[in-house]
Amino acid sequence: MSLKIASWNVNSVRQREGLVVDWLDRHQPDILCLQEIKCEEHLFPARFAEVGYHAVAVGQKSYNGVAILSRQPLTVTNRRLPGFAHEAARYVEIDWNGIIVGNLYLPNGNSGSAAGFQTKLDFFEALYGRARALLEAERDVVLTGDFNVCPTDEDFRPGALSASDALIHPASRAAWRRLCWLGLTDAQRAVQPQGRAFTFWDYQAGAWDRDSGLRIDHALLSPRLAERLESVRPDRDERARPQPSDHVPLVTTIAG
DNA sequence: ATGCCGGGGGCACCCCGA
Repeated sequence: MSLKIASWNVNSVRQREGLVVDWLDRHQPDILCLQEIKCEEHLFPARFAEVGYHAVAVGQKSYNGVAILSRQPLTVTNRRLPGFAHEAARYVEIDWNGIIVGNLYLPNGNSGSAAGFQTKLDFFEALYGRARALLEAERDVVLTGDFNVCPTDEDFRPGALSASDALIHPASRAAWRRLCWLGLTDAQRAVQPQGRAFTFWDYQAGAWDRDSGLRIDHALLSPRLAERLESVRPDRDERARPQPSDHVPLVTTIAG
């Protein structure tokens, strides 16, 4: 069975409801993973159901929040990342026809000083544990979402970040590599080994107009799914629309 | 060194984002 799965940090699902409905209508993914919904579950828009998508939302007031939309009824396997003790709504996981799909919003790590950065590393550690358990059980796995890490220097426009930014901190990158070295494939780099594939442009300082972007939204695939990988693409067109999110959808297709 | 933009909470600015 083929799978078209997208990940999109929408920076408030209530502000972006119309854009999301329009995008679903035009792209018809099997699954859309949302991050930064920025609302509690009871405020999550009902309109996605009206256009044929089942939804699971894990939210909180003001900050964070993740959700998964699916054309098929949802089988939720986790509403929190096992091993991550913090309350923040940053992870939701489903079983889609035998494929485990983990939708994550990794802490940025720039706020809250040393403790804030440690929370980022704590999330990575818990994600490593979850991925290892799933891979040891030989499960098919997609981990997708906003990882808040630029894996290499090709993944941000020079000048877009300071050298001390948590998105390019050596410890953040080491945690990303350790996760990949479990045997997960960075889908974007499998189809495009080099060059820019930005998924985020800041609202400030004309970042979009200057193409001063970052690649921080990713899809990691377990070995059998990596073999079936067909395409990966950030949908840059969405960044040019009125009142856009600062992130664009990352669309991954896996052959049947 | 700071604001540049934008969302949420809530009604004055402040926190957070990347």
